[in-house]
Amino acid sequence: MSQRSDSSTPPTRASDSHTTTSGVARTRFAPSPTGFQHIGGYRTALFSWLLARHTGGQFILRIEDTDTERTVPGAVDAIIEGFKWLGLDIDEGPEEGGAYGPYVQTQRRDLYLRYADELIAGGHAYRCFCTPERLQRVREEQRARNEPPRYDRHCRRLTPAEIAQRLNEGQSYTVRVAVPLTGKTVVKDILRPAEIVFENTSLDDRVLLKSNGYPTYHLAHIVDDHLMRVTHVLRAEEWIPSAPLHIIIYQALGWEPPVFAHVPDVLAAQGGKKLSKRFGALPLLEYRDLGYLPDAIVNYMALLGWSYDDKSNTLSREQLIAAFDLDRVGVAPARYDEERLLWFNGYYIRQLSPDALAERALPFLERAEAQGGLPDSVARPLDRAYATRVLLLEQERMRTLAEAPGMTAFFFLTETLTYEPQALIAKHMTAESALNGLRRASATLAALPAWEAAEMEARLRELVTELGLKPVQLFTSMRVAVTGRTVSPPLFETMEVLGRETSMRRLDEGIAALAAHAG
RNA sequence: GGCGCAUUCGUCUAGCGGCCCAGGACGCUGCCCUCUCAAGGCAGAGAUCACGGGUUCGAAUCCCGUAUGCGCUACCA
Repeated sequence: MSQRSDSSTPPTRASDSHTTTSGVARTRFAPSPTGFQHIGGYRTALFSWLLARHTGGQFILRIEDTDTERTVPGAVDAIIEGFKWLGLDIDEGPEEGGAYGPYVQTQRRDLYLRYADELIAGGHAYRCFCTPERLQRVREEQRARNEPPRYDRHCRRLTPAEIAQRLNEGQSYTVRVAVPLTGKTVVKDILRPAEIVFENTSLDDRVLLKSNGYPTYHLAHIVDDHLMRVTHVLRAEEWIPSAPLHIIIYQALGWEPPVFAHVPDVLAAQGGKKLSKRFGALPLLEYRDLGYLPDAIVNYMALLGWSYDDKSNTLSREQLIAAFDLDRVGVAPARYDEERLLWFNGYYIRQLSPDALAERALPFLERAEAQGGLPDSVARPLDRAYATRVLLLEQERMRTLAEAPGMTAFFFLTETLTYEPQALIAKHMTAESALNGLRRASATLAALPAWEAAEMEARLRELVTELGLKPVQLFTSMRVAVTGRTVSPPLFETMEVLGRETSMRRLDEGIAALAAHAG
């Protein structure tokens, strides 16, 4: 494995975990339960999971719910359900527990308080008694002067006596990090060759502990990642600007930072914006209802920003785990492309065994008509053996499971099909010749001893020759009569599955419809 | 405004100084197969490697600048 060996190798570390794949990686996905997670979020989670699995490490799920105002009930369950559906197993998390729990931040308050105190004691943080009103006023003034809006560090200059007095008065306060006033902070991102250097003077004394006693992301994730022994932090690139702040806090606490990998955004299909709830993103679980397969989603997501080589396209989960390497994660944003996802989905549907196909598609057939299922006139539950044979005929034509009902309805309908008479007449045929062809075909099939596709085809092709037609002419008329559609799986296999009785009845109904039309 | 990240076919990408007048995949076009539609096979169109300067015998690959896009700029994450 290639290593990023250059002068930017971080300070001393016992192991060489700053290289991409040597060593066991403990990774985490740390969403905040403020809404649904979409492909973009799960793509980052997938990379983390893949890295953990590739190195034989652990994958942790941690819920960052410190913004209690924005927490949405049910969001955690949905996030976890998404992981289950995708088949990304979690080693430590709210449901699994683990040696470094709890894995929900609101249950770890005392920890953050303790480290906030430690930072204050060390002079790396300070209490800020400023009111929201003052802060806003300061920002507005700065903006008016065309200055970057930053906290003016008013409370950083408070004397011990002043602080004691305000504390005594019971004034509420936040805790802010005391960013070094000079120097630079270097952020190392393993995905990017160059160090990212920030002037400390450009940094803000961000709030670490809110006045309600909950930590902000900046404090909480650092405490957690360190205590949970996380080795690699994969997160969205929007975190790069605050990364120097995090480095400063790690240093203040005397902790070795983990390896950072800021992964590129996934962009919405339309416009150049980041995929988000507002721009083109669907909740992941929505894809389940739309008939997508987890394997397809995983394969598709893996290739958004990561690649294996110059030709591999479809990779199984096992191959993904074996091949995944941070070295091959790119840095340019990738656009969400539904056509490509659809292709992957069709591919994975085609790979399904008959049993697996039935297992996955049956729920789509059986759900209510209003939900996209088969017409309500079709009795549920479906005969599984019959449904499986039907599904097999349409398998290579489906791009999503949700397409199954529309494609297979004619296999299940018991009522008489409605025909577009004109459709029963193939190209370069007249109503008379079409009618004659159908009648002869009906008679030929009626005389068949066994209802078997190969036999039907042999006899019917003889008939085609005898009538001086082209196969497409007779078979098109028959297809419309038997299926009610101009597009269907191969005619003879379709009739075989449909059965003698139904096939013959529809043929006759088609003949009747055409006869009525021809007058 | 400030700070930061990014920039190869429409899209996802390969490429880490000569193998590239740039390879693969999706999509698109045509042909083959063929009872329709798919699937499959084959072929093709499609990228002045954002632009401009360098460095080098040689640059998509290294350096600098410009442009454009995106992100951050909350007691949200």
